[in-house]
This record gives sequence, structure tokens and C-alpha cells, in this order.
Amino acid sequence: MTGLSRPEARRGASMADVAKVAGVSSQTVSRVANEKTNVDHATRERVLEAMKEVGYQPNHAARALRTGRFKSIGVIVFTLSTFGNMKTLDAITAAAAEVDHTVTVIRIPDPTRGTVSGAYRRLSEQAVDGVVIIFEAHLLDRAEITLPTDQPVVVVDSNAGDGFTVVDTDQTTGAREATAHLLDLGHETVWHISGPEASFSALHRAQSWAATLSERGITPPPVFVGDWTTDSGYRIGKEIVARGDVTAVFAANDQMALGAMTAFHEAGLQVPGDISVVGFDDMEESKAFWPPLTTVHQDFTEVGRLCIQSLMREIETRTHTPGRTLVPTRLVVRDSTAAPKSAA
Amino acid sequence: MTGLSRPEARRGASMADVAKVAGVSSQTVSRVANEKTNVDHATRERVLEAMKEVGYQPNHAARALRTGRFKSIGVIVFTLSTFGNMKTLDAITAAAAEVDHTVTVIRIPDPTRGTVSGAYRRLSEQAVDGVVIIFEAHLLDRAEITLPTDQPVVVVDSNAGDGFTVVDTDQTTGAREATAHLLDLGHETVWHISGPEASFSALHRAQSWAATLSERGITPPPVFVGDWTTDSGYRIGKEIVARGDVTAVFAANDQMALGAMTAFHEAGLQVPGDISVVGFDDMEESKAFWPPLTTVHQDFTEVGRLCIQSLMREIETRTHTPGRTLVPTRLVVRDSTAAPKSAA
DNA sequence: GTGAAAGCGCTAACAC
DNA sequence: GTGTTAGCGCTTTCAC
Repeated sequence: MTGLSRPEARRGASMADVAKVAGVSSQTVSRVANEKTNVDHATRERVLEAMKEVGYQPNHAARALRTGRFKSIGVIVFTLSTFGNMKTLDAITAAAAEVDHTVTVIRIPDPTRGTVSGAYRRLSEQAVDGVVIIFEAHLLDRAEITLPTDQPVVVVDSNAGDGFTVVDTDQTTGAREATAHLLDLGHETVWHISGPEASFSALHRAQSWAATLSERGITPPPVFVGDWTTDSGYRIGKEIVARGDVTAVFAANDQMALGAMTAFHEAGLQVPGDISVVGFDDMEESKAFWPPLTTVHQDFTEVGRLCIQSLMREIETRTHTPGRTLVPTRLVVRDSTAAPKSAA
Repeated sequence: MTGLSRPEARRGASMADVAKVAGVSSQTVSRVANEKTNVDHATRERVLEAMKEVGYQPNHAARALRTGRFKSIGVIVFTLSTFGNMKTLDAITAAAAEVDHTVTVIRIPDPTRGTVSGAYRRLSEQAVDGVVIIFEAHLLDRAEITLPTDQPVVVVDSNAGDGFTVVDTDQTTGAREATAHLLDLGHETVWHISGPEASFSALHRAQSWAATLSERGITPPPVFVGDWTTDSGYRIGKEIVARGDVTAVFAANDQMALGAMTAFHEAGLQVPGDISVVGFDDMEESKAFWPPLTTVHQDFTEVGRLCIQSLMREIETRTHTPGRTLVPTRLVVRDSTAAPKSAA
């Protein structure tokens, strides 16, 4: 069990150093480093050897200064602690690696006025070739956020203005299917545990839920507003228990669904016997909740992949082609939903 | 609902452009940009105005080339999909933002030979001022991974060699407490669901579990080897049910514990009535599992904070001070553990 | 196939 | 308090 090894420390030999050792011009070293073809085989070998000897390491800054390309893409995100953001970032990172780019994350701690623009500006100071903004933004601040450059930008948020390239999951259809599923099972109405009011994803899901009810002539009951956390779901679950008249709940994410189920269990209610629950996200754990959770699956990997694809196209062609790509969701029916007792 | 706004696109005015408009030297512009004090108030105002007029944006590459500092720290990670890695990255990102640094993530897709070194080398090409390596590495490859520069490095992995600055949670104590808790409850022995063999965290936890049993004169039963996923926990849970003689299980993470509990439920076993379960991690969701999971809490936020703190010190002082910092864990007792029936 | 010269945008060092 | 000079390490251009 050796652990890591650490060879002789040497700092940044330059092309000039290599050139001296190999007895060529630094230009030739550059050609070898960039795998250009017009270098004699013997010369190339000599240069390669010299590189090894002096411990050459390319200097990104110099290269970037010269070429104007950083081979890095920026990701602006408000939190990594939600399942969706984490998954999306993971996918973006993987997709970026495929095209030989790194990912620079800037996490905006508290999306209050000023902070956002400031942090964004900092990132946009050309240390990256393009930016993905994963929005879970507060309504108030959005109007303030301006994108100060002509840098390629992709926004993960189906509510960004028309000037943007947008990638998102099809939240509307997902929420509709979830609600319809419960209604089709025979529930008279469906209650909703939403995400925070400031979140556009939350808004979308809530709107779609309400619309689905309305279309069937059902007046949507009041919304329980959570904050995505298991804790908020638990707290709301207790309120729902206290009401006593709820048979079907659609939670805007799996974590709140989980919290609510815990409150139901504690109150001695059976899921789905006494009350049906649907989530949104389809976390890895959701299939192992008790009972296994019926939920709306989101394909975050695809979202990440499409972000990078769009971004790279904009970067390479230097064109800006606004447009909206919606990644389909699908309802995964498991064991947390059933017909209401009255209908059974 | 306006969405984002996008002002007139303009690309990269330089300091020279600003200088021309403001009627000063570009050096003065630099001074203003860097908030040096020795600039006349009126001049500063003029420069600021000119910056706005021409749409000045600093060029990171040029600055980095000149100063040798990137204001970015690199994070090498094998996956973002585990709870711990994600949390740690989140904390690192937050801590880095505090000291005005961005975080460049490089995700090594498949830690096979060559890939690791290659990816590491790519990152280490001086686009960052220091590196955090979050290790969940395969044994085989570790020997191959060398750190080719004298760049500041912090490793999150209590098994890195002595030449490194190491930050990690105290896995040994955590696993010991978990095992002892079960034993103290009266269980005759404790079975273990481990993480993948290639993982050092998994190895630590398994070793500590075995040692705790041995110290009490108990021969450790065979280990069930999982892969951190809920699915593997579920699969192993079914094996455990089939054995019929297990009363206490310590899983190396919460997700596997969750999967196992699902298998137990399906088999009609009561947790903790028939079988007690302890996890490791203390995910946000764990308190809402059914039953709420007894588990070992890890303070990932602290780990991330310490990583950045150590790294910044090394960067700023240009010294390398190897050392090992262990962040304490603590056992959180909830409802998934109880005395065995025989003892009750 | 190879080299010499120029310059990307910035800041450190020194002049005034 | 401000300007001038030089050069970070690289690549582009143009010679040869």
C-alpha cells in the first residue's frame, strides 16, 4: 500500500528551455507540442526527449493569451446540494471532458442583488470560453442579471428569455403526468407540495399541476410551499395529516415526498393505502424508499450533454442561435400510489 | 416575467483602449483595475468612466501569464455521484469563493491506467494554483499516479503517502462507534456491507469494523461487498434475509443501508425489531428513511473548508507542509437500531 | 522542414 | 501621482 508518489519537484520548464536542450528553435518545440505534421521525425524525437529531460509543462495562460481560447467552460450554479443540480453538473463535466475542456464552477452563495451580477462578471472575465447557467434563481434577482458579454451562454431553465439558448427537462409534461396519474386512479383531487416560490422549476411544476386539475373541472386546493428539503416535506406532511381529508399528494421533488411519507408513517397512515404520494426527480434512492416511490424521472445526463453540445457549437461557430430544447420526462409508477379507499 | 436580459454584445476592450479614451497610460488603468491607492481621485473617476464606455473586461490569461496566479483551484474527482464527493465539492467551492478563487473540476471518468495520469497532467498544466484530489481510487492505479509538479496538493483520503497534505474524516473512529453501538445493544455479532474493494474509504471502514469485533473476541463474519449503490444494498439485503441468522448490519454508507432495509421490509422483517441497521454518511434523507436511520455523521463541509485553508496556505507561503488532518465523525442514533429480540 | 520576429494584454520595476 | 520600458510563454506570419 504505497499511496501516491511524488517525483522530483520542478517548476514549469518553458518551450525555450526545451529548445535550448534540443538544439532547435522554440518554434519547433511549439510545433511538436501541438502535434503539427511538418516536423522531421528525428527532430521530433529529439524535442520529445528534451521535453522529458527538462520537465516541460505547457503554460495555459500563455497559450490562452495567444489563442483566445481557454479550453474551459464555466458553470454558474446556486447550489450543488440539490439532486438535480449535482446530476447536471456531473453530466456537464463528463461531456466537457469528452471534448477536452475543463469545467470551472462558480457557486453563487446567496442570490441576492449584486452578488449575482458580481459573481457572474467575475467568471465571465474571459477565463472560460462559454458559460452554462443552472438556474434555480429567485424571481427578484433575475431581472437584474445581465449577461455582459457576447460570450456563448446556455441556460438550464425553461424560463429564460427568448434571446437565450435554453436546455431543460420538460417539467410541464412531467407534472401533468404525475397529477393525471393520481386523478386516473380515482382520487377526487391532488394536493401539491411545491418547491420554494422563488424557483422557476417549482413554479412550472405547480402551474402544470394546477392546470391539469382545472382542465378536469377541479379547483386546485391551496399549495403547500416547501423548500426542496426532506425536512420541509416532513413538516408539511404533518400539516397534511392534521387536515385528515387528503388522499393524494404530488410533491415537487423526491426529497419532500420522502419527508411527507415519514410524517404519514408516523401518524400511522398507510402509503398508498390511506394516501398516495408522487415525487419528481427519480433519485437513485427513490426506488428503495418505503414504499418505493412513484415519481417523474428526469434525464439530467441528457441535459448536461445537450448543454455542452450547444455551447461547443456556439463557441466553435461563433454564432448565437437562441432556441429551446426540452428533454422529455417520464412517469415511473412504483408502489406509493394506488386507488383511494373510497374507490376501492 | 422577463427572464434574463442581454445587453449590446462587445468583445474584450483592453486596458489600452480604456487608456486611450481616458487620456492616461495603460499602467494607470491597471492601477485602477487593481484598486491600488496611488491614483488621483479625479483620474480614477475618468478611468472608471472610460472602462464603462468601452466595455472593458480584464483578460485573465494575460494577468495569469504575468502574475503566475490563476485564482483558481483544481479538483480532481472520480465521480460526483456519491453523496460524500458532492458535498465535499460543494464545500470546496464555497470556501474557494470566499477567498475569491474559482474551482476547476476535472472528473476522471474511468480510473484505469493512463487515464488518471493523463487527466491529472492536463489539469496540472498550470491552469490552477493548486489541486485537491478527492480520492475514491482503485488500488491498482494509485501506484501509477504521480504528481508531476511541485504544485500545492491536498488529498482527501486518509491513505495518501506521508508526503502529502491530507484531509479526511475520521472513518476509523466512525466505523468503530457504529460497530460498538450495535454490540453494546446486545447483538452477538455485526455483519458488514462494505463499499467496493478498490475504495480506501471502504477498506478503512471494513478494517475498523473487523478490529472492533476482534477486540471483543468476536471473529468477524464474511463481508458482503457492495458498490455504494442502493441497488447493491438491496441485493445484499436479500442475501442477508436468506441467511436468516443476522440481527445487526453495519453498512458502509447510507444508500446501501437503505437498499438493505428495503429488502428486509419486503421479506417482512421489522427494522429494528428483527434486525438493526447502521449506515455511514448521514445524508439529508437518512433521518426520513423508514425507520429513520442510525448512522455515522460526516462533516463534509468541514473537510472542504480545511482543504481550501491548507491549500491556500501552501499557495501563499510557497511551502509544502505535509500533514494529516482528521475531521471527527459522530454516531447519530435514530430508530433503526435496537436490542436483539433474544436479549429483549 | 526550420527559424526569426512580432505581439497577445497585462503588471513589476523604475523613472520622473 | 503618473508614464515608460520590458517581458511573462506562447503562436502566427513570413522568411529561408
